[in-house]
Amino acid sequence: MNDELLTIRQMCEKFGVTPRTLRFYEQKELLAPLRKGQTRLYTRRDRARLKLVLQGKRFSFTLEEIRRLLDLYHVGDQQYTQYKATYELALKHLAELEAQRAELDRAIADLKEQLAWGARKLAELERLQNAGAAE
Amino acid sequence: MNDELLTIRQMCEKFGVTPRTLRFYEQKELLAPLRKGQTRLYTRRDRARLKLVLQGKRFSFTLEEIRRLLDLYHVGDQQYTQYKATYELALKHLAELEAQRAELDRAIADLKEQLAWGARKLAELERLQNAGAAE
DNA sequence: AAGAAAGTTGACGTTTGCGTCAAGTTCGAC
DNA sequence: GTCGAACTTGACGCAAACGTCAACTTTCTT
Repeated sequence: MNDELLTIRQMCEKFGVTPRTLRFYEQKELLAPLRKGQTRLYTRRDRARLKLVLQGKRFSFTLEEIRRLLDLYHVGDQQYTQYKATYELALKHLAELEAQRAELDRAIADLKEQLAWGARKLAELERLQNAGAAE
Repeated sequence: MNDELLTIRQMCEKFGVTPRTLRFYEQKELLAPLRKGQTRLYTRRDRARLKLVLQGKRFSFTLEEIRRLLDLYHVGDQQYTQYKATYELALKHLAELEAQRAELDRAIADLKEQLAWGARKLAELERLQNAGAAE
């Protein structure tokens, strides 16, 4: 029941992506749907992989990195070293994400400060504005 | 003393950017240095504007947005409405930055969870590895 | 059987912020 | 006067992740 084949449209709805995206991912070797004639048919495996791809994107992995990770996941042999590599890549990414967050925090703090300043100036201008209108 | 004119190189060193960047900004109408013959000469005003540009970039404003903001700052007339527009654009941006941060936080949390799972699996694989080597 | 709906490939376009030549001018130094 | 350093414009390149045609073929519906 869980291994029905989905057409490209069905995939798109299920995952909220466009056909172009799926074909693009296929070209990048992230997916490898079956073919019935011309038509692509997506298997349970493709769905699992696409799910991982979309997750990876949330973590700001590039598609190329995701491809390498997916390749690692399913080779089966020498699991240890390869899994470890995957794990460490993810760790590195985590560090980057946290650095990004820190920088973002700084930017937000600075911008807020500027805005406080701006709000005061704005109030001042508003007074002048009203004074002018009152004459 | 503060109104000396800087050459492009001096500007680059002062702000840590490349000549290409300064010319690019000029093309985008973010800067408007004087000319002495062919050579660009950057005024105090240019330095102030560049400083704002670089700040704006930290806040993830695009160069185009920054240009609009800079234009607003220096028109002089009808300060109130224009300053208000600037202020509100900045507020909007702040909201976006905070949304970004929230999403980033979620991504970090999720990735950490995955990593915890991964660490367990890794430990398991390591046991198998050692067991295999021990025979 | 005929038309519509869905699928296909291929190729070029978009966005942002510069990098990287290439080829030419100008300037001060010696 | 001539060399080299610094400056100039112009144009193309790049990276990522698709969007957007165009021109077909296939498949479903009636």
